[in-house]
Amino acid sequence: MSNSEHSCELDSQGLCMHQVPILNHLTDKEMLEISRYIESRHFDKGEMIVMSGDESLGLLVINKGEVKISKLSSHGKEQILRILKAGDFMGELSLFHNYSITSNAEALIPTEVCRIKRSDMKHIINDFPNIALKLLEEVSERLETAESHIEQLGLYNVEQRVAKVILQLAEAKTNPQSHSVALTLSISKGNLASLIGTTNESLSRKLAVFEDQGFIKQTGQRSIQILDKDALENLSGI
Amino acid sequence: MSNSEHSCELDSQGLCMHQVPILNHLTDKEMLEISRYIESRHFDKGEMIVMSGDESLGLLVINKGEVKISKLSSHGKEQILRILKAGDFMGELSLFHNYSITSNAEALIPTEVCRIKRSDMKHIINDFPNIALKLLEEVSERLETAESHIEQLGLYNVEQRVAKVILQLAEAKTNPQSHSVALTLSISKGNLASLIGTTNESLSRKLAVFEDQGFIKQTGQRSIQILDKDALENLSGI
DNA sequence: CGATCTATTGACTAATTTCAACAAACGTGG
DNA sequence: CCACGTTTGTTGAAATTAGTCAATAGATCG
Repeated sequence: MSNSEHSCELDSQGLCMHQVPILNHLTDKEMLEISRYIESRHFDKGEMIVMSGDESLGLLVINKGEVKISKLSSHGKEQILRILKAGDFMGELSLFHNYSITSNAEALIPTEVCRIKRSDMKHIINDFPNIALKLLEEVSERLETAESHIEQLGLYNVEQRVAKVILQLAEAKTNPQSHSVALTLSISKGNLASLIGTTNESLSRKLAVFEDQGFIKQTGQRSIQILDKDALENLSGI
Repeated sequence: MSNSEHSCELDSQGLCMHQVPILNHLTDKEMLEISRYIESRHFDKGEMIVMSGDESLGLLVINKGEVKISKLSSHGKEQILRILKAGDFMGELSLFHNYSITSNAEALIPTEVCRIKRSDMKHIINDFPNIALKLLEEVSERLETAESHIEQLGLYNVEQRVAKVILQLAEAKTNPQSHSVALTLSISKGNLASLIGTTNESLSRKLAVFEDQGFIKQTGQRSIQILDKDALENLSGI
């Protein structure tokens, strides 16, 4: 429990807000004005930032690190909703209602979180109405992503979802002409399984099948090389 | 194809915007100013309002009727994302990008849709910044619903999802002390199955099991009486 | 009243999970 | 830097769950 609370002063790159898309379109002067509302907190790997059932803390913006947002069933099975990286936020609903948090947020690596209290956020939006638009853009995009997650879970089987998620992870670093892309998982295979709504065992088996068929090559625990992108695309249900 | 286009004039209850939560906090004068941007269109039952791949049309607000938003797999399986009722909207992403629509929208009953073009919407938000906040509230709530949909699909089996969805449908009309609630499905059982990510047959079987066990009683095609709410809650994975 | 759409049921098959045992990789402290 | 304990990942066999196909029944609508 080594997290410490302090106001959001200059960090190594200047104001922490520079990392935050919903705020970094402001002028330095405006940022300075807002910065007094923000407090920052550190979480070690494995620490829970919030848990389902907690009182809402306001808007939480990831300044640095990586955060797993998930739901747990009563039998302990986990469904990951998304992985937050620097600049992402959570708790937008706290702007409108006093509600209890419905998901768990866990730091996957050492993480800095900026917090803006509900009442302060209202002032900020009042002074800078463009922030509401930025929030709307982000939330709309997350909704689009969430709906595509529903699509994946509802329409495709495990094999198709595994193929799809590998392709998505590779997408960022894909070089169009090459069919061979190496990717390093930023989360464990266990977490990857939970993201696509299956078990470790099923994921492991499907990856083994893909490897047998020559579609991928696995090295160590977290490195996957895509050898036949077309084959995976066909499987994933184009 | 009997849909006709006309500007959003007075309908039976006055300006169509009165039905629309994102707009109905405005004064009559403000509404009048906005109304010139809005055009309204009618769709018969079964007509497609938009289809995946279409160019975005701007913000579409349901004025009257019911709309099914869904995704289709390449093999024709359907996943319903949500059912829109009067006051709900779609196409919020069109405020930010020129994008192609990623879902299908079909009128389930005769439906009136108001359309505000992307560029006009930008003017409107500029003149009435509170609309951005209203949109943000709505989209944030939809995201919450979408994430709970992901949870259902990822963590619970068909039996649990069936129990849960019946309880949800009943919730609106639940009378706390009575354990017996009658509900009438506003969608077909086929659509209900597609909403919870299963097949007609599996839904039908699970409902039959619940009926055998005395948890529910089905009458006709669309009426379900809940006889033992507790039993369903236990099943659904509290 | 008949045609069409919607729902149910049975038998079978396929997909996925579960449980259990094992193996590999990781990181911590000596 | 190595050894050991812990975590993470893999594999097999069995059990369960859900989906498919096909036939039938029931509603609904013009």
